[in-house]
Amino acid sequence: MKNRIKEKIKEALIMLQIDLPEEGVFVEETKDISKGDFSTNIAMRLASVEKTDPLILAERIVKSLKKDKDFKLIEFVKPGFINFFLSDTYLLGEIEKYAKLGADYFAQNIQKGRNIAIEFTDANPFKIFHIGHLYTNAVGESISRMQESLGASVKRVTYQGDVGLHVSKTMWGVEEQLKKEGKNFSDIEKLDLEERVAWLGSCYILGAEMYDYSKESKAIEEINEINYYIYYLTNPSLEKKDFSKFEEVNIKEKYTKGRLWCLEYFEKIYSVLGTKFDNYFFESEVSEMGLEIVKKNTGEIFKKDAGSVIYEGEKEKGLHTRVFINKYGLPTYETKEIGLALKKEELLRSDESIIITANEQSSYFKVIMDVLSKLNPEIAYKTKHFSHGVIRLPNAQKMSSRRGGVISGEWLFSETKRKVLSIMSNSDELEPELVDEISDKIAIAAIKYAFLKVTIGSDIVFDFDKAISFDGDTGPYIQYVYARANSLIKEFGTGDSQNICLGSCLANPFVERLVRTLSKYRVAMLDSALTYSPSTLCQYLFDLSQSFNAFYQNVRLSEMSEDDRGVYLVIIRAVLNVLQSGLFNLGIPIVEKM
RNA sequence: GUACCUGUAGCUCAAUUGGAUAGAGCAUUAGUUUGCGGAACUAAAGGUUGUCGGUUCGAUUCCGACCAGGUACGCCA
Repeated sequence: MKNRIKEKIKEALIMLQIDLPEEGVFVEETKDISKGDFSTNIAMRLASVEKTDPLILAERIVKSLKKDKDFKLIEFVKPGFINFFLSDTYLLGEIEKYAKLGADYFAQNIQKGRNIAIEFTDANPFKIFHIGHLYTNAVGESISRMQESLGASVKRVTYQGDVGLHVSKTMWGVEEQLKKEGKNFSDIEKLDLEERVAWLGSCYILGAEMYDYSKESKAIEEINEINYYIYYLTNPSLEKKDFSKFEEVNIKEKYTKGRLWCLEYFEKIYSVLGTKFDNYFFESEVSEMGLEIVKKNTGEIFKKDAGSVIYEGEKEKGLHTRVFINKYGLPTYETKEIGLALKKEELLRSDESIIITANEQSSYFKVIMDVLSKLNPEIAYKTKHFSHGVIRLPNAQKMSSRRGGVISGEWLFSETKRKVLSIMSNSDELEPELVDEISDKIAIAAIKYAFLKVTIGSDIVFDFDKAISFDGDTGPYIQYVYARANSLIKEFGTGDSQNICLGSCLANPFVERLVRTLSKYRVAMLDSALTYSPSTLCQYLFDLSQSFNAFYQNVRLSEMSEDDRGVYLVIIRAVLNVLQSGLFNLGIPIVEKM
């Protein structure tokens, strides 16, 4: 429709013998329905060139527009805007397609045939899965789904740090903790999965405490040795040393088992969140590849410096100098990241590669991209790094997994679910066997929506009580609308046989508002997907939900004739289809009842 | 110190990328129900968009300076 309006304007300008500006005609959806469905500022932009009053020019353009039955009004107004109002017939016809075609009509095959790899979540085994991971997961899953709904073929990728200092700190902590508790590793193995993972987390904190805060030199030395040993296990090119003291206590076995526990635990979380990854990459698998290419290019791109290998970023481009191979000959995060990029290319050969992380890493990623553009320009060209803000607590402290003080994803979920259950218990009588499933879905909606409604990039101040409240602009509010609309259809039927175009229902302002909002879904969805911003879609769905609730409160289906009701049922069907599609694209589950 | 990000109502966030009277939610206040699901609806009140200047028909948006906060800056990830 936007393009049609653009064409119409262009025709009018030709008739008026006015050159159209280089940038073309801008047509936008209006934010306020009193100003029509679309508007253009073309008259104001041309006024200075044409040296006339914008309002007069707007009038001349409007008068030169060809007649079009799909608009009921085209007006020119105050400073010089031209507003387009869609006709009732057009709007209702659109709603009928929403109702009857649903998902088929929402699919917009703009990205058809395009392969996109999207990397997100990136949780590290041996470290806590905190609410930051929950956030990245929500963003990544939503962006993935939106790209898919545009027709792209998406590979969901996650990259997990199973080697590195955090691992050796944990393994060091494991030995200490076992001694302290007077237990054997086999005692730990008997615990539940959650307990085992939590136990490993406490070992990490112990190791990190010694390494980073107490800075006890013996512990530091041991942890560094363990680190080398674990790297050695997966990197055959590293020089062998005397590992007998680690072999005696079987660190390899403990590491292997612990790693698997964490992965199994993560998998449980992903399944609750509704993410299914296609590819899992591990630092242990990419480090060899990274080391190889960095070594090969040392002297050219990289530089030896005090026993390590570094990359000197150009200051003018605002790039930092970073260490790629440390003085022990081990690859750092940087080198592994390069290895990862190459490995991804080898396996996936995607047209576009998106990486989603917190924005603490953005200056680091600039360096990586710079290095990559020298090593392999093609990969660098198609790789995009999106960064989102961090989750902050209200007292403005950053969460650190080293010192505790982090909120785990699991804790947030169970607390939210508890609150959901307390609200559910004082309302309707739902079948008990459904309560658990439904409360899961509502909790997920509350959490994900709280994260997704904020523009990606700015920090989220995480106020627990607000995040899990269900009033107003929240996930459960939108789910509630779905459940309400669903119960109307259950009560009165689907209205399938109805020809909606017979209706004159738009005279009612509540209906008009609902229908106009409804008709904007495809545009909102496209906008949200193309700008990779789920928040746009959140706002749209909330707006739609408000329109629906107002409609619901003011239009009573039970008090009208069969024919009139039929028209409304088509509209309600359309609302259901949009909510279903929209929530799906956010990665938020729907519920039939709640 | 250097670079990047942020600053909008009491709080949490929007604002279609330079457009119309800066919009929502929460909290506050006043209403709505013998009624299809009240996790609801209708209103009111709340603003010098951090400050000062500049660019133009028009600035929350662009430019400059300053103020405040955050993040990153060679062997963590």
